[in-house]
Amino acid sequence: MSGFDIHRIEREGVERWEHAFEADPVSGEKFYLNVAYPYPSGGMHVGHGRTYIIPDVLARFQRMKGRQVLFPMAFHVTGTPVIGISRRIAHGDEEAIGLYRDLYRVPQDVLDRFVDPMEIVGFFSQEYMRIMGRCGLSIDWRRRFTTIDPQYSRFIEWQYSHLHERGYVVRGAHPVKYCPQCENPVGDHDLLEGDRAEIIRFTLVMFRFRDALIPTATLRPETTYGVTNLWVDPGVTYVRIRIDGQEWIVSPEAAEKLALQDHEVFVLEQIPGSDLVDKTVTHPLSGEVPILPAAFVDPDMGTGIVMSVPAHAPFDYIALRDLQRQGRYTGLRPISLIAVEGYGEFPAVDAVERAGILDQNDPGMDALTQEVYSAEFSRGRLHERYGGKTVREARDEVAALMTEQYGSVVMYEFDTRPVICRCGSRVYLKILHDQWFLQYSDPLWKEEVHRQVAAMSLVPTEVRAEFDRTIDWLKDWACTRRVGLGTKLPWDPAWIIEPLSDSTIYMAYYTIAHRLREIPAENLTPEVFDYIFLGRGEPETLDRETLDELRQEFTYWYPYDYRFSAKDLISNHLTFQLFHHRAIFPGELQPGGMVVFGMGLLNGAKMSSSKGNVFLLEDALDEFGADTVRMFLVGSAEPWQDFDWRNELVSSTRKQIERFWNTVQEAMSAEGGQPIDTWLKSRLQRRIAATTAALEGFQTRQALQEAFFGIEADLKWYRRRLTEGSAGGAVLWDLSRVWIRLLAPIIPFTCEAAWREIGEEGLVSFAPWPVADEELIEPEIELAEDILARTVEDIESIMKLIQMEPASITLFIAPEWKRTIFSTVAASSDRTKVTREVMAIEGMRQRGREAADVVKQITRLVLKFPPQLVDQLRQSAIDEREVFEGAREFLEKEFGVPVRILDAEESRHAKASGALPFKPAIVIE
RNA sequence: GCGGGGGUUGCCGAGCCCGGUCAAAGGCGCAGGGCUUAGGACCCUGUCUCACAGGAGUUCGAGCGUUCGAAUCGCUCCCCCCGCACCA
Repeated sequence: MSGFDIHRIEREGVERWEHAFEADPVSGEKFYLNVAYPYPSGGMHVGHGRTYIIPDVLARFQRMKGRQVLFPMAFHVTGTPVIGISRRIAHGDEEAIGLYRDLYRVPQDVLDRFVDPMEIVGFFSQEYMRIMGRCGLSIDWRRRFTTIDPQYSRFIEWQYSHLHERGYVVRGAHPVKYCPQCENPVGDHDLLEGDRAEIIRFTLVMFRFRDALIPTATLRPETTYGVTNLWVDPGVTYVRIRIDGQEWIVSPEAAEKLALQDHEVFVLEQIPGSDLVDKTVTHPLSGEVPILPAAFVDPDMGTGIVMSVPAHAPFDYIALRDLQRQGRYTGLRPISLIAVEGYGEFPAVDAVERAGILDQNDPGMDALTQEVYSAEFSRGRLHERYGGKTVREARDEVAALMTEQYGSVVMYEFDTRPVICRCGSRVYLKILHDQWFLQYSDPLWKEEVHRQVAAMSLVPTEVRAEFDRTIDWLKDWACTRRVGLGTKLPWDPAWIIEPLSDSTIYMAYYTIAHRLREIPAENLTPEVFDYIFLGRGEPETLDRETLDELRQEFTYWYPYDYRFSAKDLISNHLTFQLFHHRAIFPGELQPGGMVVFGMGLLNGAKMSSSKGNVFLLEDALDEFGADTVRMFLVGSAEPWQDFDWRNELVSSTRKQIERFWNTVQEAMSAEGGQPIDTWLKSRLQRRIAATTAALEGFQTRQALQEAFFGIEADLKWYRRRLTEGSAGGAVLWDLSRVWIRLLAPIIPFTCEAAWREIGEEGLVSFAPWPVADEELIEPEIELAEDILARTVEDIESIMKLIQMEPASITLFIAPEWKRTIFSTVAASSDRTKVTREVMAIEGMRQRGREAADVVKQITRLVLKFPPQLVDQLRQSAIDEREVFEGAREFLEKEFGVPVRILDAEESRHAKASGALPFKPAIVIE
């Protein structure tokens, strides 16, 4: 008998498993599962732990079911994050250094080398491997790679050549957030402020002003028909610029922005806003209109000059009203062009007057503007003389007309401000040229992916709607970058393939990764990959034998069965990979299924490395042990639910594992037989079946409930039912052999040790999964125990109530005719008419009132019992008296007093008449 | 705003899809008892309210409704969380 030494057990497990899970093709059935690989730029926390442990539990389960299981892992190192981190560390950024030194506890000498980004990924990928090993992950590490390995780059080049050939990669221009200080596009995570800012596309409506143009930015080009004037701020100094061969008048801020948006801009001269006031401009859709002064005009928004549609824009109306109240421009009248339900001829006028707005500085103006705009957009319609279309339709049409005929161009702006880069500089919008896009907008491609999603197994099923929605919503994706680590675009090497785009079909790469490592990258030509993955061509850089082996291994594993990932990747990665699989691989190699995980919380708050709200996985392993961590992560929630890590809950998990270990130890000395053994065996078969079903459905938490807590509960009743002095029969030994295997996927270290402890050969990790034996299921015996347990509960609750020292217990068994009523009630479909049904039975009527009362009581009893139990009771021939007689000794032991079993009808005791079938009357004296 | 998911007894979290096993699993916390030199270990009991005979009453975000019967079905409302792009 050995003590439970968790450290020794874990050490031994890691050693014994070192090469155990290296999986090569065999003749049997395979199961290939994979997980979104990590980006090793920081420490692993318990949230990461769960992401890999749950798939591992399922991998281990499938392996014990006899399948050849492939569970690989690699490291994603492409992109810019580590470059940024190393730069910050090199610059002595205290925040970054603190994070790595204090939170992740990187040794100083290693930290010093972090000025090189490769050192960061090198260090952390080793750490990840080591910690994943400590977690007991059954990974085939031979297949590990990083996304900047030269062989992997050849693979990505092959993939992109195909995408390019098939027209899925196209060239275009693209607006991005851009920092002029860093001279780089910036992502949301690079921003100090404004990370929620969205890019808005404005149409510039070009008004002619003498020999120049005055562009005004609008989101509602269709309202140009209703323009009555322009607004300028007389206090602002505007500039005249030469731009793309024309001359425009705009604010200086606008000139700067336009210069980044695909225009060549030269500032010619300055023009005070006051000089523009009272001049006139013209536009084909509005005719000649004056320029008026207004204070609300923001030179940093759009072009700094605004077109005015007082009939439909509250700001325009109020500014006009302010002027007219001073007796100026009283001749100007709003021009109505949109009819919208709930408003009169001039919606903006109605809204402003209704809301009682005082002037253009009123704080309610923004909300009011929103109200009018959205009412017009959703329900508005242009008047007949302007075409009669809905606003929704007219907007795009007029915008197109403007661009084609009236010289309009597009200008981009952020919807919120300020937007500030980490470097402190203001962020602008820049049009990037010659950008390469993955054409996810292609309707045929989308359609194919929709069909794929429909054919896949998705867990949980609710995510299907989210996938379909993502497919519809995806637009073209800019798939190349100027900076960062990654593979160069094969036909345009000035670009690097972006990190999300180089990680879409690497699950195929795993199948041969360990073999490719031995082949010089230059030999991995596109022809080689064509041969391996598509089975065609005659490559010359590799010998035929190797090629055939590679092809065989690929086709053995592929397609993968399940991919696991957290749910935040649905809207990009998980959907992208489906697009790419459709584009590259034939129908029979498409993904089989996906399991989408919930998020991790720490003490109820969202886990986040950047906020320091994390619990490091290694600390958890040190403090609680690997199996405890595994069991907690598996047991706290189903995979797709959010889970919450709380230390105090974790420590109780540890005690549970020790309890299991002790039970197994004790069972080794069990011998002989006990009457209750059959019951335990029967229950065990049900636990096996339930655990198996739960794991087949990816319900790891449910599986643990059955396999651990369920069996424990059974054992508790079993021990209670043992005869005095017995520690249990040899059945406990059988139970241990099953129990260890049922828990092996979840707490493999403990189970591996226990398996050896009980004298079994080989690794439990490869032991056959238990199968429920129908022959051992004894419904009648389970039923009898059920009735007994209910009666014990009844006795206990009475004893508690009466608070007296009992001298004896008498059970009265209900007579046969009540059993007849029970069957009738149980079988009845309409319980409101059951009394009539019973009274129709021969002999019932003369029992009169008593029978009617009993029907009422039994109906209540039937409703209270589980429906399944009722069915069983109705159909079984169980002899109640025998059940209780058989348990008399047990009852006497339990309650420490003599127990009598009597027939109710043979007693005159007042309580005896209350006996019901399967619920004897109880008298305690 | 758009899309997805939720609100259950002190807390976490089952159950709701397939209405009666539900006062509602399990865990944590708390209380009492046992064991013990001691215990942050282990075991037992209790933990909505009332009740000295196995019972009754009020609960499952709020409010209506369907039904003999609703945490579970329908409608309305309130609140919370997640994703929304060039980024891992």
